[in-house]
Amino acid sequence: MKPALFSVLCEIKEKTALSIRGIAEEGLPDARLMRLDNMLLAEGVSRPEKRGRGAAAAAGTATPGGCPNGNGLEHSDYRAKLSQIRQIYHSELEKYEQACHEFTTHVTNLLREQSRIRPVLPEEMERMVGIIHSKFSAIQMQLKQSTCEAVMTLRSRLLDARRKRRNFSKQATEVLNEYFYSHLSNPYPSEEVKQELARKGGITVSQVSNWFGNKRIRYKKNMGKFQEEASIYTANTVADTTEGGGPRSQPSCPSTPSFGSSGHFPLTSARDALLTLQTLASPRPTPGGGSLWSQVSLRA
DNA sequence: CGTCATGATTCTAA
DNA sequence: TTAGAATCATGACG
Repeated sequence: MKPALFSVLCEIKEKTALSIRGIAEEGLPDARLMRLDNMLLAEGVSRPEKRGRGAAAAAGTATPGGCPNGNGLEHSDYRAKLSQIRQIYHSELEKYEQACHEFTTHVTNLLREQSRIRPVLPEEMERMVGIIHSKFSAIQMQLKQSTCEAVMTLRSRLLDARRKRRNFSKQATEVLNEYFYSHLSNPYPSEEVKQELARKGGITVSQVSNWFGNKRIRYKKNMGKFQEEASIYTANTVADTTEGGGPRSQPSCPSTPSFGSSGHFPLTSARDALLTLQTLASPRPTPGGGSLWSQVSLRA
């Protein structure tokens, strides 16, 4: 009885001939999928969780307390979110793959079981598996797409926040100006000094670097504009930075610059020029010691 | 609003 | 890598 039924089914099947229709219905998404994959790879979302600690350390240049600069603060936030996205992405991906596998084996078993009472060609099994896989890969692509979107919005937010500018505190500008005008002949603070200034001003080292970069160029460009400021700070000099917490030195332009206690000279223009001459006379080994800046400084 | 000051970024050259 | 220069973009101020 059973064999007879089986053969009848075979016959019917041959007649209906629901041959293998085109599987090539999904050739289009390939390019898109590739694009998404490339982007995820480029964005570091893909495969490995390799945390490039080396790059961060190199950029921060020995700032042990973490968050090397303001930008770094936002950047670390960015990285944290990116890592979160990556985590979600991978867990979802894994989930899908597992589900796909389970479903495939389930269907395969089902077909195998059915093959005892109805004819099931191996191609059909393969086709079923193929269909399942394509369905799941479609889902995966959706996941990749949304991941890409998330990364993009995250990135654009970072870009937007990048140029946010907040004026420094009075304290910070005070500290920076003090150093600048006290070292007018060579306003290139070392890394250690930068860190110190950053600490005193409550800003970051890179902000200090930015400030000195801007200050040098702008001072050089229009020295007349800075005369007043210069006189304030040069007159006051480094009076004493030993004021501990709040060196809110009042620049009331004292005619008698009390110097001596801290071993610092009040750097007037004349003395500054002298120093410059000295630097020019005996060029120090420090690179960029007495170049353009010194010459310009001389003209002051 | 327009304008200037100013912190941050980008580009180039050494 | 860094400094210098140009430029961008925001904040303060009138």
